Amino acid sequence: MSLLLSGLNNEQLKAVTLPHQSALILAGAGSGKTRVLTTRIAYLIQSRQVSPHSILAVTFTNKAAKEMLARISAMLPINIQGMWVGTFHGLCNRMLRAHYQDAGLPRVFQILDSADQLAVIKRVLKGIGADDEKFPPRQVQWFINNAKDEGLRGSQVEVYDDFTRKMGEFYSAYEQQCNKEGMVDFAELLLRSYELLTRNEILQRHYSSRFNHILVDEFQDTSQLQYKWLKLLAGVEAAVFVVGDDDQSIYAFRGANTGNMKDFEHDFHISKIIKLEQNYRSHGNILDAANTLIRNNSGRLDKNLWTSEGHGEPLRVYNAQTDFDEAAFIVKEAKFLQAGGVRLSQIGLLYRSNAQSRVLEHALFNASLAYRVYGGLRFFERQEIKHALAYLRMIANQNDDNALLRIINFPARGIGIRSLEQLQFDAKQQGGSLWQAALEKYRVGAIPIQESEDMASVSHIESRKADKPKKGLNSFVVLIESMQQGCLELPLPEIVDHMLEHSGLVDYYRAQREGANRLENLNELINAATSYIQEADDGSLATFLAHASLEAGEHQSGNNQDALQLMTVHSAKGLEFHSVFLSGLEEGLFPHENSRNEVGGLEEERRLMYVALTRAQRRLYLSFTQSRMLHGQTRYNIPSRFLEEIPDSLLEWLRPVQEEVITQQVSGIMEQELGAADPRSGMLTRNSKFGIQDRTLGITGMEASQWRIGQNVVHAKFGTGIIVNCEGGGSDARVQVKFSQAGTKWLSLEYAKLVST
DNA sequence: ACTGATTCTTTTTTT
DNA sequence: AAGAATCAGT
Repeated sequence: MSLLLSGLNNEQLKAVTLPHQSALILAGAGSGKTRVLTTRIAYLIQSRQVSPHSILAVTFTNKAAKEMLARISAMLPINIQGMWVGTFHGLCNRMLRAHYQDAGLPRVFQILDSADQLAVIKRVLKGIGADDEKFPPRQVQWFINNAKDEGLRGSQVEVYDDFTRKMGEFYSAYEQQCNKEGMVDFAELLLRSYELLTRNEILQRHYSSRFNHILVDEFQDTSQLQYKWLKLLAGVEAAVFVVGDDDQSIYAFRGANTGNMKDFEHDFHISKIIKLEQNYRSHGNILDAANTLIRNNSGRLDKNLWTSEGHGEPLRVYNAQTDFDEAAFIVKEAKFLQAGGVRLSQIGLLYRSNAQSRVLEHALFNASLAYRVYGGLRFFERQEIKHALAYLRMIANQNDDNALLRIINFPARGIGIRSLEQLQFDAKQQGGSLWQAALEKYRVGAIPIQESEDMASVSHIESRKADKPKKGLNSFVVLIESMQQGCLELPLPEIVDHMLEHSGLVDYYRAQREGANRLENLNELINAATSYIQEADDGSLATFLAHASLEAGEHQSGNNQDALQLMTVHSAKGLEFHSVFLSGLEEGLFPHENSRNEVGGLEEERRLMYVALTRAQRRLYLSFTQSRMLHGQTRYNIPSRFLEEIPDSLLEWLRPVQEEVITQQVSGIMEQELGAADPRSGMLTRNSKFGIQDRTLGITGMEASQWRIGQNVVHAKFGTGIIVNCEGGGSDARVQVKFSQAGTKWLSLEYAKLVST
């Protein structure tokens, strides 16, 4: 017991050993909140004799859930089977599987990921002849998910104009389609589960009396519906222990509601909030930067992080010419870090949006530095995997129209749009699924009616095996049925194997020129199935499919080798690295331009920046570029406002050696030579505490011209800006400047007194 | 019905 | 830039 609690500071100890009551723990970044949460659970079990069976813990990601379980088992030599630990979605899924009948779902309901959901919506919209110019499927999807997050059904959507009326209709039609096919999207998992508990008092009482202790991680990211779900589960007796940090709320776009923290205080009669403010992660300068930045937000709960460690190094800022230049810089620095003894897995490379990873990956690949990308295109979202999963879904549930549509003609078996339209028409007529319609057709076409009636007990497949068709609808029916038969008694990995061989997917990708990688992934799917049955207590096909949808990102074909960690800032939440590169600190990118139009958008971006900064333990690089390829065209950006919100005294500006002139040169107006070197330039890195070799690099090259595209300038009247275009030469030379405040203007170089920065 | 080519669209963050 | 959707030719 004392071993369990040793090393905790006062506040942590207080939180861990709280009596049976609800509590709100305000825990800053790096203040040991996961430790508090896991120790609390271990403490409850060990010292308070609480049964694991009556504990429910909600985490934000599957990764966090796994880590929590691992940590608890490390602390306690007991069986933690009965404990419910998972994400909101995972736990709702678990509940719905257990009570599928009460929830009005088929036994093998299918979980739709966002892409699947979009496909269904497109299908539904087409089916009712909606104008997809006026109602883009994406927007409909957004509308439906928002409504669900608010706990509303299609019929309950508030209608105040034609548009919302239409949207409500689409939602209802989509709802109907999902019910027909036994499909459940992410938001539906929560809503169904919530409705189940509201409508079924017996179940609600059962669960609320079972779970005496409910613990919630990342509470600031819970949505309204999730909070309501928690309240139902808690009932009146449970002690609800929530841990959160309002400054790290970065999921408002998904319905996260920081207001839940205030509501919680009130609803659960919290008398005193426990604050964890001592940071054990980062050196002082990093913390100071984060603290100063986040102070620009309004309406925060009061909290200030501090550390007993020293200031450490200043934050290193690098102004790159292009995104390639930025990537090259990062590669170079990462190599130095590695040479200095920092493991690659201890280096985080963060960016605002997934699209930014590509240039970085390219540079890392060429430098043969091992790296691992998290997020982005996830394993279970790759097309070959999606195809394979669709076959598996057909095996599990033939009424899954979505799956059928995906594979009915892949690999090609001669079923074109005509046959498909006919099939869809038939299905509509019969009021059944596409599969049922196909089966009907097959029966009628392939076997005389009397015969099929006579042989009702014998599978018609068996009777027709001799002249098995190789093309067309019938071949598909035969294929799926034979797969089902063939998989009946097989363990999961062999089902996958069987399916891969017989579906023709393997042959298809083997024949493709670029198919090697996809083949590898398909093979990896067998491995995923193998490791799944080892971990899960129910290794059935249906649960595996649910796992694939819910944990799309968890499975990576890469192994555990030491590698640089690439990810978005969002996915970096909760992680820490010895050194962090935060790239793309440019206006429009970070803060993202889309955040401009959203209420509270900028503050959410700032919190995101706060999360990014606080990932670093010892060293932090901040970089931005003057020009960047985005969506196929070069864009010129000015540095992020967030850089200016960090005190200059904490920053050290780096200037690179110009190894080659990468800059675009402006014809005719490059007479002026660069003057004295920037006083802040010079050493690229300096000697550091963790043994990085000292290396001093001077400026060896000069920039070709002071005035070039991408150049940062200051104008006496318009302020700071960046050159985005130029024309003419000599005394006619003019440049177009995008000012941070004054907009974009053409200026004559002869008259406008521009100063370069 | 399939294929290859061309045009069009998309671009924040995630369970 | 990369994918999806559409189109023309086989």
